[in-house]
Amino acid sequence: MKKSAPKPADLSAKIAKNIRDAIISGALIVDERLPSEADLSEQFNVSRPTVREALKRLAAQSLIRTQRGATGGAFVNHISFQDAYPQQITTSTLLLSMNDVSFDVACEARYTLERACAALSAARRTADQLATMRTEIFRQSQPALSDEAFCASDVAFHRALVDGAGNPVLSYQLAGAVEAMQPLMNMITFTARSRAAIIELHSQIADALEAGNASDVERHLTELERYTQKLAADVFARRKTVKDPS
Amino acid sequence: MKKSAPKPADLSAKIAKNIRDAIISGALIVDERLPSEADLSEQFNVSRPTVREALKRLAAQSLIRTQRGATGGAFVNHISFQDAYPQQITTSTLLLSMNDVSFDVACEARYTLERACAALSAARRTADQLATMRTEIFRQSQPALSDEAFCASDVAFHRALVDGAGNPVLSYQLAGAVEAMQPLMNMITFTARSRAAIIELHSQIADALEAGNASDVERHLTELERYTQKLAADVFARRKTVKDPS
DNA sequence: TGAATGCAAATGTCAGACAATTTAAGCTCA
DNA sequence: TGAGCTTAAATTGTCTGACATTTGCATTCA
Repeated sequence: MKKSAPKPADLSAKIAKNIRDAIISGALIVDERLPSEADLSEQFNVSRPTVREALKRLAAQSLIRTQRGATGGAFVNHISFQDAYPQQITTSTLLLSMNDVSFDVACEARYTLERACAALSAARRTADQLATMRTEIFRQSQPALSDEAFCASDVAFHRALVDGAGNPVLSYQLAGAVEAMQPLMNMITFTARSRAAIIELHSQIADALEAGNASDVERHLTELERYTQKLAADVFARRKTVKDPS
Repeated sequence: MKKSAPKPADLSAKIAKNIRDAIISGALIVDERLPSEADLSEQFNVSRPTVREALKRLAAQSLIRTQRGATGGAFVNHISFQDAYPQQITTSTLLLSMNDVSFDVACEARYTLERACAALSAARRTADQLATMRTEIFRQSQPALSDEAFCASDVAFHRALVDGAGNPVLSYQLAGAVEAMQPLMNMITFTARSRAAIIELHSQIADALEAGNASDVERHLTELERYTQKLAADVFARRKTVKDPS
């Protein structure tokens, strides 16, 4: 049986796959130096530019880093969760914007994942993470804050909540869901009234976390989800009215 | 204030960032054709190989695709969730293997996220997804199955569960967590006895999903998590004994 | 000893050429 | 006219060779 799409891959793609597999399988370990571009071009029987294109592909995925100079070369990268965040967020954001994901679906995913962290976070959040949440709540209460800054602070609040679960794998997976929502959230105009309601819910969430009350955290998160969806629905309804004034 | 590491980026990295930003900001829309490599090298005042390295970087992130021929060129890619899975999984797998994430932490993240899907999946799973789960359960009951194949079937079962939530954003985020666990799971040797226990739990989960009983799904998932961690703990204890026979 | 210098190795960049592929226009012939 | 073939043009893929730049190390000289 043929594969569905056995495209005759470019040489640089083949070489990149070859090296990538070696890294994933563990044949090449972290900080190990790859052969020089000249050596690789000999090994794979291709020219140096082709090898370079392959290496750039891997560099784009943060699988390798390159260094110039006598002892330079390409080295297998140690990928930290910190390093992987931006790429995860970029991809998630593009996925949302390119796939006609409705606000409600994205919102549901985000709050479903956040609620999953509630119990862990209630049990484990550090004093520092709680302080971060309180700080963000205070920032949100400043009337001079722009809508974008309000959204950014909202994201910071929720990331502190997620980080409170003390599980880096969870934090990483959720970073995509939380941050990717920001462009969608930025479409909402936050009135003084709606800001007050959100801040109130944030405070209740922080209080419940401080008290270690997981079910209260989940409950308030659900209320926040409903309120956010209501705000979004209002925005879309108003837009439709303006665009299509029957 | 200086940035922490304002590395003098390579030209190809700069050009890639330039084009990437244009795509993310929406200046370049899906399926739009980029200028030819020759045009780009003129615009950016660099040579063609340099432009090509930049384009390969973008291709590695699935941001563009290239096509040869008269009407060919580089086109902005439509990134589907399907396309993004492999990269998400590769990155997640590497993150786990390179960051000394313990089995328990990864396992906790995975089952926490899966439990989050339980309620939605109990309400929305299609008959098709339920059938997939039953099929995988049957496959798992074949004694001739290798440990690797058993793990792969386990992953397929859990992905069907997650997909049952009917939220593509959730499915995408969880794919990383579920699939990235597989190399860790492969370290476990599944005895006939442990296989039976897992299959029993899988059946209970499928039954609860069929009945639309969310809390039962969550409960059985928690049992499965505990059992998995116990199996892993046994493996590690045995290894330690062999390695370090005091 | 220690600092300056030069060398060697490696990546970064450039220029030009040819190969391969694909489309579309043009041409031939029934 | 219309179908089929041929050719040309555009574009990416690859190669060759060269030079620039950066960096570590050995060497040399005060």
